[in-house]
Amino acid sequence: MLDIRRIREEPDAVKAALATVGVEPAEIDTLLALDAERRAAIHELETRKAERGAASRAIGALKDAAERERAIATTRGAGDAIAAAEERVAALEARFEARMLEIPNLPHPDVPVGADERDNVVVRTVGTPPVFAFTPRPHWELGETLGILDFERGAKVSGSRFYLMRGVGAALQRALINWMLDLHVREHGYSEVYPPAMVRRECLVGTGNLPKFGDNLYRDAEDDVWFVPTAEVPVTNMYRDEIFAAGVLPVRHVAYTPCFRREKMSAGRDVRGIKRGHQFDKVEMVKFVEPAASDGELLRLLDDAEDVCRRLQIPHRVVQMCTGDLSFVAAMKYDVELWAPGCGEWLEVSSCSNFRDFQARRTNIRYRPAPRAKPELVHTLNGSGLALPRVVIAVLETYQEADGSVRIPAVLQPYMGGRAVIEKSSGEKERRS
RNA sequence: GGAGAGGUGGCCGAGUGGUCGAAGGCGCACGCCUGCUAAGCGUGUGUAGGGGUAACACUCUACCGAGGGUUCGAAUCCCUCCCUCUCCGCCA
Repeated sequence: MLDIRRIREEPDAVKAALATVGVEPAEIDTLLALDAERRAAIHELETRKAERGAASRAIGALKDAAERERAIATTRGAGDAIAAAEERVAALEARFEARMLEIPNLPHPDVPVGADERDNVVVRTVGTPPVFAFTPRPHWELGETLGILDFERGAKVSGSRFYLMRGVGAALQRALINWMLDLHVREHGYSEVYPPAMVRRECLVGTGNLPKFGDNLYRDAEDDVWFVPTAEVPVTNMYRDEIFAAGVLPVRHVAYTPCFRREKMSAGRDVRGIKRGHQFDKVEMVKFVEPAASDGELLRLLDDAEDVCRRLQIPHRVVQMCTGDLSFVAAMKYDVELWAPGCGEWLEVSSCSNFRDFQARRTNIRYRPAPRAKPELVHTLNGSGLALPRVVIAVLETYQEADGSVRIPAVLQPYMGGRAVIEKSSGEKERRS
């Protein structure tokens, strides 16, 4: 959510900035008109309440019963005007709030202006794609041959876009989770959190998934609890309505959760393999920082994500999103993409964003700049570190051998009981007849 | 799921219809005192939104888990919901 005061004070600058992310200037004019109407209504209501308050206090001081009765009788009508004013305020507040929640974040001034993903900027490419003496195979072939990915049974059990991981494949994923968590905790200064994977509605409003993007989410209708699309949601909302004491920021958390996404918008896209499922695992980094630190923290966050790629020794590149391709909540965003030689594409494995005070305003997360200073909104940031299935894809396709076996990256071997290779029949043992 | 008890300021805790944003205590901040430490004394100590000011001052409104209701007036009375705790049941 944007600061309404800022919109009031510099409407032209806000309109210009929002135009680059596709918001019509007229929308801001509508909002400002609504804001003026709302404030006038609030003023009216408060005036009425002040009058009634004074009258009521006077009644309290009256000793004479008859006088008292007379005063009560004359004040009796005041409630009607207040009720009418209250109704008006509530209606205007609701409309105002609804609009505010649907306005995207302002892009950071340093973000390149552009219309869509074609204007994104490749910031750097690290490492060289491996050269194979044979045609590298895509992970769905490798996975099925090795018996570690089972698409047929995944669909049987849960439907399309679900799969099973088996044997050493399942162990590989588990090793990645543990290794990445340890890396971020031990080397990058994060503290680990294991949050709920189901949250209340207001958490999703807080991070910006609602009200606009509800059709990408699963929920339990009976209790109105929602399955998280990312650990960002519970971890950010941990501190909802809280004020960090002076000196405790930055707070950096890393969390592993399963993530659930309906993927309605991507119907028909990426249907092969494990690139895009309704359920996937992810290790997520979330930061709460002082505003002056957030630009630098974004670069550190990005480097922490890239470090995972470097240590896996898989080539990656960093892409900066242009204004037109920023997410609803992000002021600045970098994607980290791993090279997958089998399917021949760069896979988005992390998205590192600085939200500045946008989520903090929605979740009411603040800090005190100094011990007795007024609370101010924190800046929040987050980034994947990394998204699991796509890392598994990159590992399988990068480390494959001509015979279809796959070597295990050195950093993961200690997490897999010293195993160095995934061979055929590492997963499925039993055969149907 | 059943029965019961609760949710008040950073914390503890009073407050059952009237000037209560809320006693008292702790904590904290500043000042005084003190040869050091401790103790002591004094003052102050919420958030948000309006009005007001050059800026202060000042002032209004809201907030005692949340939302409704009763009333001239609600932390206090009524209703609904949420959360916590205890016991029982059930389970991992």
